Amino acid sequence: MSGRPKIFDEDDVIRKATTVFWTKGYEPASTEELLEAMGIGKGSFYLAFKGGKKELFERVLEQFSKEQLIKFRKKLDDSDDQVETLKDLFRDIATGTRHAHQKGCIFGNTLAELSNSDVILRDKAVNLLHRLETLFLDVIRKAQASGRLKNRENPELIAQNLITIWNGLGITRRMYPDNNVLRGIVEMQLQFLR
Amino acid sequence: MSGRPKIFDEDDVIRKATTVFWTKGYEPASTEELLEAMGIGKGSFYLAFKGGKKELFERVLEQFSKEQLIKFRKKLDDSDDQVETLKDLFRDIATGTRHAHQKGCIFGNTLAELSNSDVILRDKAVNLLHRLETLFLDVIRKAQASGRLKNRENPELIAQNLITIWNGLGITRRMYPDNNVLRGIVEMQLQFLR
DNA sequence: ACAATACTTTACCAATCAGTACAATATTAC
DNA sequence: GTAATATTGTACTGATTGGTAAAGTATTGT
Repeated sequence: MSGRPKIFDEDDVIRKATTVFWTKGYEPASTEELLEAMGIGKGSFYLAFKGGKKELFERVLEQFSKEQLIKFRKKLDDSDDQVETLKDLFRDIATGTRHAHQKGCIFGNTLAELSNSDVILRDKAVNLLHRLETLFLDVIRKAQASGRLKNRENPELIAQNLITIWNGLGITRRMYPDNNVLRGIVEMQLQFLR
Repeated sequence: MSGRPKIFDEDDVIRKATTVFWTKGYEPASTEELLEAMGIGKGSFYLAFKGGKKELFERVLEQFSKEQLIKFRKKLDDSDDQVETLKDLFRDIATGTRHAHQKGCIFGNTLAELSNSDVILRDKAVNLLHRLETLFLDVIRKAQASGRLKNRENPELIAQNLITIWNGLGITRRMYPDNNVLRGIVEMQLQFLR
C-alpha cells in the first residue's frame, strides 16, 4: 500500500487554473494552457481529476466562491458597521486594474456562456451567486433590526437588488474600465442602502 | 453583366442567424447550424459574406441593435410620458418566457464571452450598448428639463446607472427566470427615477 | 446563343479539441 | 527487493471546427 505521495497540492493547482478560466471562460480555455498554468502533466491531471476539464471547472468555481466568501465574512466579523463593509465590497470594484475589469465576475460569465448548453454548470453558478446573495441578506436583516438601515423594504428583495447590481457591474466594468466612472456608478447604485 | 439575381434577402438571413448567436454565443454557434437556420448553402454564404462567421456576427449585432432602437424610439415618440415608457422597457423584461430569460442580453453576452479574446467584437458590443445608453440619456435630459424628473443627478450618471441595471438584469434573469421575482427587482431598481 | 452572376452540393483541408493509452521513472511502505 | 501509487511525456484517437475548391445548375440581360 501507499506508494509515492502526491507532490502537488490540488487546491494549489485549482487556484492556478482559476485565472485561465476567469479570463477565457469555460470552453475557450484549452486543457493545454490549463495544464501549463497548473504546472502538471497530462497524466497526473487525468489521474487526479477523473472528470477532466469539467470537474476542474466545477472545483474552480467552488473553491473561488468559498475563499471569497470566507474573506468577506471575516471582514464583516471585524467590522462595526457591516453596511459600510458591504458597500466597500462594491466600492472595491472601482479600484481594479483594466485587466480585472475586462474579466468581470466569473459566475456571471459562466451564466452568460453556459445557460443554454450546460444545465449543471449553470445551476452551480446560480447556486454560488445565491450564496453571495445570502450573505448580503444576512447583513441587511441585522441592519434593519438594529435600525442601522432605514430602508424598510423586504430584505430578500434588497438582497436580490444587490446581486443584480453586482451582476450589472460585472458587465458594465467592460464598457467603462475606468475607475473614476465606475466609482460614480457604484456610489449612486448604493444610495438605496440608507 | 447582371446574371442571376439574389434569391435570398441578406437582412432576412441575418435575422434568422440572430436567434442562434443569441442562444449559443459567438464561438459555440457552428457555421453548420447557422447555415441551417439561415436556410442557405455553404457556397452562397461565403459568397455573400466574404468575412465568414465573424462578419455575420458583426452584422447580426448591428442589425439587432438598429431594429430594437428604432422600435423603442417609436414608442418614445408616441408617448406622452417618456419616463414611463422608459420604465416599461425594463418592465417588459419581467414578461419574458423562461427561454428568453436564459438568453439574456446579446450585447452583454458578447462582452462576457469575448472581452479578452476579440477586441473588435468587444468594442462593437460596447458601442451598441452605448447607443442604448444614449437613448436613455436623451429621455432623462428632457425629463429633467420639463420637471418630470425630480432626480437632479448628472444625467450622464443616471444613464450609466440605467445601462448597469440593464446589464445586471441580463444576468439576474438567469438566476431568477421567474417573472414575479423579476417584476419586484425591476420595480425597486427603477425607484430612483422619480 | 453567350456572358455574367447566384446558388447548391459535395469533397476536402489543416487545425484544434478533450480525452485515452502506455511505457518509463520516481517515491513511498514494507 | 517488491508492491503500490504518483508522475511525466509522448503518441494517438475520433470528432469537430471554419473555411476553401470545384463542378454543376439556375436565372438574368444582351
